[in-house]
Amino acid sequence: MNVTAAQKRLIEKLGVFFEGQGRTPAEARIIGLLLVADQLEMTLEEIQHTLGISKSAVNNAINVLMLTQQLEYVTKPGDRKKYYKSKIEQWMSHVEEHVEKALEGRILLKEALDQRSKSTKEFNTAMKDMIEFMEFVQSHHQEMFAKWKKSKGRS
Amino acid sequence: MNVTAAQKRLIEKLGVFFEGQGRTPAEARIIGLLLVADQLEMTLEEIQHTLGISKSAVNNAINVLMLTQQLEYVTKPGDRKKYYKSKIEQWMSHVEEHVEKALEGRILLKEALDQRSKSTKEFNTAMKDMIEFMEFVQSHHQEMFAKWKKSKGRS
DNA sequence: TATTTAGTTCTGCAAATTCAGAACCAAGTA
DNA sequence: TACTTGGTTCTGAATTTGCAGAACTAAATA
Repeated sequence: MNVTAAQKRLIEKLGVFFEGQGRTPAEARIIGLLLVADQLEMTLEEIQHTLGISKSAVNNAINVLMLTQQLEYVTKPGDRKKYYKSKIEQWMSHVEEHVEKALEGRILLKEALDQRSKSTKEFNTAMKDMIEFMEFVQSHHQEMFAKWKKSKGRS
Repeated sequence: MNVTAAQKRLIEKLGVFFEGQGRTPAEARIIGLLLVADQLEMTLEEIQHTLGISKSAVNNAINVLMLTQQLEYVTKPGDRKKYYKSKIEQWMSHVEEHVEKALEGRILLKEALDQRSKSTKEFNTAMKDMIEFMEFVQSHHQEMFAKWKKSKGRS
């Protein structure tokens, strides 16, 4: 057995969370597995049997996760298998993307505000305030990420 | 006609965006309509005909959006109709929730880290770094939101 | 050349989502 | 009391999603 019962429960919890982030159930559980399991690198077959999902589902999920930079694989000499592992260093950019996406609406909101009749003054002002705050949060955010990246680049 | 062709296009763009935020197509377009239209308050029937979706779909969507505090309605004396409008002042808390949700994974990641074998040192350190940064971003966010709320409370 | 192995692709089903349309209810109005 | 009106609820149909299972490919091995 690759993972304990407790680990399986945690994988499910992580699974539910990542589903909420827009991943499919299979993708979500694979991410969870590779965060929780002691074994950092696993083959398609190992993932399949540990999670109890089909080969095709694992294969599709893995490929999506590689396209989105959440997984990578390593190989071993004289071994055709691929050993998949979580690309954890890349994770920060996913968090970044997610926060970014939450704030991205400000662009469309601005477009909406720009075309509004000037007569609904109170409403327009409320909209403007919100857009400005979103811009403020957004720029702070960029700053924080930039700082973090720089500190990592040096250390 | 309640909205122009250009406004309809913008409503669709907003619709796609809000679908990405987890709303249904009908919900997403109603939010968009009430952000774009000059007329700030609209009845169920007006919404129905402007967007070209069924009464039941509008009704269901409206009720969901009221539960999630994105819409409210006002009434007029001697008029049974409800006039729905965007609860724009409440919008900031939605942005807040969204950002919060993006950062919420840190709690589960911490749980995952805590149960990891100590032997995968490098991986564990990378995980820890990320969790710490997410905590840092999170506290900054809270601070920013708190400040904004306070400034709005006063002004 | 036949067989095994790792991974990929295709087909179709099962579940979930979303909505239209119809029936319905409750509060007024004629 | 019957009719209208605003809103609600129910049912079923159309999509969409996600995956299992089988067929398949390509490389390595016997």
